[in-house]
Order: sequence, then structure tokens, then C-alpha cells
Amino acid sequence: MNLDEAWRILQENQFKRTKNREAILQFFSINDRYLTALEVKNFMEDDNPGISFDTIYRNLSTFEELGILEETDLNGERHFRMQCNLGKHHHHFICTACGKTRSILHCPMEMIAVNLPDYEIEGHKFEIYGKCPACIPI
Amino acid sequence: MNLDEAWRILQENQFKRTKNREAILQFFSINDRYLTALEVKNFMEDDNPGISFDTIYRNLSTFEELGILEETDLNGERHFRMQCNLGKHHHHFICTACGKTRSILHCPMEMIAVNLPDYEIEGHKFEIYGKCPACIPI
DNA sequence: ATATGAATCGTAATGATTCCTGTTTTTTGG
DNA sequence: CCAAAAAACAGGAATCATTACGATTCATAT
Repeated sequence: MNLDEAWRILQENQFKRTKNREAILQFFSINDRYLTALEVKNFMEDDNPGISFDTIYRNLSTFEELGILEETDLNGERHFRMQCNLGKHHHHFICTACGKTRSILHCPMEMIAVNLPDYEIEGHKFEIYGKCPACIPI
Repeated sequence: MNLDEAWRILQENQFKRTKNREAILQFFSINDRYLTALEVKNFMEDDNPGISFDTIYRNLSTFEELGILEETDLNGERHFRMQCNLGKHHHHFICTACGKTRSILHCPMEMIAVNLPDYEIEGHKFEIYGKCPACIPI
């Protein structure tokens, strides 16, 4: 997902172009990993010292609903990252040191769903945690 | 995991047999699903109105570390359930209505790990959410 | 039965997230 | 360009889950 695409989606849904949204989207576009609301706030305070969590969470939720951001819970905290535009369903390896992710294209769900007739599947979560090559101590 | 086995593990690790621990373990042994600290507290207050969250969380964490309970985050809240004694690694389908679970024996990790050489895998989470047959409206 | 450390209680503190209200900003149309 | 309406925002209070802490009680080995 790039900035132009994000703004197109926002515009299509009648969301206004504000400084705060520009800052949030810019932050995610230059950080290809899961980020917390606090990290977003710290970044935004450079330009807007009075930014409130209300604004940040409201926009993060909006972006997630529009498919601009992806969200996941890590250690009980909400984390967000720019939506990957792989064009297909996928999962992530998440580095526990630097937070960077690596896409996992293989999804095991079809194989699993076969064994769950009579169940109504609403969703699933598949994440792998560890250290990426750059973060493994020599 | 049954009560005897849980007490054996606790004893082996020099943990004392207290009323609170008995109540907590009993609650999990009769509820085969993921439960929150609050649900545990509500149950325990029948016998012990003054039970504190400190006691509950401390014991839940202890039980988890000893492998007596399994833990997962659902909607940013810690949930616990009695450790399944299937003898082998597995995952869960979790009903979003009643909380009951169904074990998924197939684990996709071996297949995935092959595609992640140079990565140091520490863990993974694979959960499926939906409605179990009993909770699907007719 | 008693000593000792573990476990607990009661409550306060914390941290993430949400809610509320009045104000500001963006957009739109005259 | 200017004004009105709606959306977005700031600031702070409130909430919720969880953790921390000092004082007290309890479990168990001797």
C-alpha cells in the first residue's frame, strides 16, 4: 500500500485530508513493521506537540477498517502496520527484536477447514515469532 | 490435564497446597474453555469474597509457567484454559460465542519453517475463530 | 506446637485505550 | 473570498485489565 492508494481510499469514503492523517500515513509508509499508538504519537509530536491519543486511535481504527492498515495484538497491545499489497491472503513472521515482518504466503486454512465441517469459521490468526537474520547475534 | 497431575507438578516445584489454588484448578477442571481472570474471580468469590486479583494473576502465571494452564490473548485480554493432554503439539479452534475449543492436530509449522532459513523461530500462534455447531443459529 | 518462608489480602498504581465536551479545521457552495 | 455545516481534533477524565506493594495470614517441616 502506498500513500496515493491510501488517500484514494480515504477520499472515496469521504474522509478529509488532514495534517494528522498525513503524518500518520507517512510514518507507516517509512516504517515497514508493526507499530504501537505510542510510537505513532512520539513521531507526530515533532510537528504537533499536542496530538491526542483519541485522534491517533480513531484514525488507526479508521485506517484498519478501510484496509489501509493491518492490525494485530502483540503482548496485549494493539499494533498496526501498512497493509501489504501482495494481492493475496498471507501471514507474517514478526521479528521479536526489531519488529520487522516477512510475509508468509502459504496459508494452512484450507487444509484445516476440511476437518471442521459443521463449524462456522469467522477468521484465523497465524503468526510466527522469532529473530530475523539481521537480529541474530553472531 | 487432571487435578492430580496438576498437584503433582506443583508439589514437585515446591508450591504449597492452598485453598485458592484448589479453587482455581477446580474451576478450570470443570470448564473446558478459555477463561479470563475476572471469570476466575467471580467463581472464587463464592467461597472467598475477598480474593484479590493479585492472587489470581500470580497463580495463573505460575500455572502457565508450569505447563498446567495454556494461555492466549483474545481481544487484548489474557485467557487461560487447562492444558490439553493430547501428548502432542496442537492448536485450537475457539468458539466466539461460548468459548469452547476444539483441538486442531495439524500444525503447519514444519512446512513454513522450510521457507525461513536464516531466521531463528521462537514460537508461533495459530488459532481459528468461529462458531461451534452448538452455537450456530438454526 | 512453632518457626519460616510462601501465599494472600487490600489497596494503590500503572499503562493502554476509550469517552466526553468544547474548539478548531476542512470542505463546500454562495 | 467568505460563511455555514460537518468532520476532526485537543485536552483531560474515565475505564479496563493488569501489576505492584506493604502488612498479615497460612502451610508445612521440624
